[in-house]
Amino acid sequence: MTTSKDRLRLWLRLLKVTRGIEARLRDALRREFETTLPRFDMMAALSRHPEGLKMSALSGVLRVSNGNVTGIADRLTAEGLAERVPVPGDRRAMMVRLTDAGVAEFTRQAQAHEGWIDDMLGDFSADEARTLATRLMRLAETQDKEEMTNAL
Amino acid sequence: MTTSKDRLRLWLRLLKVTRGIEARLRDALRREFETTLPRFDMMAALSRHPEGLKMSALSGVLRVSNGNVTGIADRLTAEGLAERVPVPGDRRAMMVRLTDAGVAEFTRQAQAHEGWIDDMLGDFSADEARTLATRLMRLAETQDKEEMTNAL
DNA sequence: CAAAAATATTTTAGGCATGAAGTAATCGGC
DNA sequence: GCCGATTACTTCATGCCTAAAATATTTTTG
Repeated sequence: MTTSKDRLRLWLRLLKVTRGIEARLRDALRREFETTLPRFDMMAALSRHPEGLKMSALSGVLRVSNGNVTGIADRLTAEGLAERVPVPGDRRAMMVRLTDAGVAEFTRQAQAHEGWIDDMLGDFSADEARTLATRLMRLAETQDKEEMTNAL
Repeated sequence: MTTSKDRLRLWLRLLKVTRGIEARLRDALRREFETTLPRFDMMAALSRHPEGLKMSALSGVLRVSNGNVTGIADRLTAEGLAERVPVPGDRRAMMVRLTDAGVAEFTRQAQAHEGWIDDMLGDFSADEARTLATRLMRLAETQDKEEMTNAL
């Protein structure tokens, strides 16, 4: 009967926990590496694509707006961690990729990041973590499906 | 052995799901009510305290910075949804509370909000929602405890 | 092929977020 | 009763974020 209240409560908890972890990550990234979560996310995406990603692809992967990607890429580039490379055959497009310095820096950051997460989610056993991750994936898939439907 | 990888994966899923739902909420709030998630959050907090909240209390409840609260309260006030009331006996402090119009508007928004969440979390049964919410609460408590420790 | 449509990116305007600095009022100890 | 410390709030500088407009370059189409 009051299922919707239970779901609402679940959502509020989900939000609280996620925001809490995000806030701690932000702090740690700032303290230890003088960087931010958006920069880290972009570098993570780029590190999974050593050949580079087009701006629009990056926008899609990170699920943030085009304009936003421009700004973050600008800052990473200014710091020498990423670079823009023209795409042969399409003068509109730009590839972004990590520089060697960017790869080195991200390697350090990613290692620390994994440790922090491990600490913060410490009271989930490996099993529990896997089960919950699977459950959440199912939810994410439902979401994506609806998104697709809406886009028609 | 690779428990940390499982936890990392759990975190990435948690983040993806939460951000996805947040993005949809943002859209819906914008489309249906010309408002934003931060405004909604503040109104929700105020609606739980009809007598009003001091700026600093609001900052604590919403877990955002003082300066941030100032801006959002400014905008709600400009729209006639909230008002600042001086605190008798302390000329530094200000109470913020919903106006009648604010209460009426929030009532409509909250109802829609509950419906959206119910849709988005539709594939959790009431039971499943309760179980997961409980599990997340335990995690949130551990977090708060650590925060306390760090503050010493 | 030229005009129109589509694509890739940047720019712009406005809101949200932080930490730090600034302003004003209150409190505590003497 | 005064003065330094604390408290409450706002302002500032900077970055993140979005949607929408602008720019530049393909691609499509009549």
